Amino acid sequence: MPTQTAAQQRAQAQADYDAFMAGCPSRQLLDRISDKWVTLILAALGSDGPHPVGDCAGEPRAMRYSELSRRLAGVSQKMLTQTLRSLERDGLLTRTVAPTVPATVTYELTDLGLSLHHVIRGIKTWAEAHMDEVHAHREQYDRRAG
Amino acid sequence: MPTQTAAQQRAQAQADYDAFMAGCPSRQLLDRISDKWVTLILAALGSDGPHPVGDCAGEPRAMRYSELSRRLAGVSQKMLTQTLRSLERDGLLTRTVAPTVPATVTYELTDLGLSLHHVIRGIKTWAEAHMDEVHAHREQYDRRAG
DNA sequence: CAGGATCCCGCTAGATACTG
DNA sequence: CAGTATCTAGCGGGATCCTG
Repeated sequence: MPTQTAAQQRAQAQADYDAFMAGCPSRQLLDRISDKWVTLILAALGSDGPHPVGDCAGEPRAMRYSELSRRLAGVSQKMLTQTLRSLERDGLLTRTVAPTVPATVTYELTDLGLSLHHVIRGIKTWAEAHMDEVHAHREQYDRRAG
Repeated sequence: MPTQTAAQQRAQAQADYDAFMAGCPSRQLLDRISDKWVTLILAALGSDGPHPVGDCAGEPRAMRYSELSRRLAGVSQKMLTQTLRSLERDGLLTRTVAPTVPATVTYELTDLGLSLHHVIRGIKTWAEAHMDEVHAHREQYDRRAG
C-alpha cells in the first residue's frame, strides 16, 4: 500500500501541529469565545444584553434559566444548558440552586467571567466603530466581480 | 395539518430574531473572528505568529501564499484561499499579484486589518493571563463529577 | 506557484419527547 | 421550572484532482 505512506506523513505533521495548538492559550480562548452562545450568555449576564436596542448599562446581574432562554430567543434548551455547564466548568459563572418546590436556578458571572466580558466589550467597541467600513469594502468588492 | 402551525409560530419568532442578529455589528464581527483560520492569518500577518514559540515581535509584514500555508501547518488550501478571499473582501488585507512567470502573490494587512489584529492581541493577553486559572477550575470541576 | 472545482464525511446544532 | 436523552439532517471543512 504505497498510497498510504505519503498520507500518513502528512497526518503525522498535522497531529504534531494539532498537539501544539491544543496547548496554545490563545487558541483555547478563541475556541471558547468563538461559540455563538458563549458570547451571548456573557453579554446577557454582563447586562448589556444581546439587544443593543434596550441598551441597559449596569452591573452584572444574576439570571434564571428561563430568563436566559427568553433573552436569547434563538437558543435551544440543549445548547443553553450545555453552554452554561461549560462556562460553569471554566469558572466563568456560578450556578446556584435554590431548594424551592419548583427548583429555582440562577446564574451569575464570577469575577473571572466578568473580566472576560470586558474583553468582549472591546470586540463590540471595535465592531461598532469599524463594521460599516467593512461593509463598504464588501459592496465595493462585490461590484467589481459578483 | 395542525401539527405545523405551532412549529410555524416558532419558526417566525426565530426568523425575526435572526433578522435582528444579522444586523448586529457585534455579532457580525464575532462571526468573523470566530473563524479559526481568520484569527490565525491575522496573527501570522500581524507577525506574532501562530506559534508563540518563536515569538518574533515586529511590524506587520507581507507574506506569500506558500509562506502562509507553511506557517499555518494545519490549513487546507481550500480554507486558506477561502479565508484570504473573505478577508480581502472585508478590506482587512490586500492581495497583490506580481506578474512574474510563476505568479507571485503577496498578502498584507491593511490599517483596518491591523487595528483588528490589536483587538485580537487583547484576547491573547487575557488568555495568557487567565487561561491557567480556567484550567484549574476545570480540573476541580471534573474531580467532583466525572 | 496559486488557486478553482468536486466529492464526501464527521460533527454539531436543532427538534422532539421524557423526568425530578 | 430546569433540565436529560436520543435521533437526525445540514453543512463546514478536508482530501483529491485539475488549471493558468
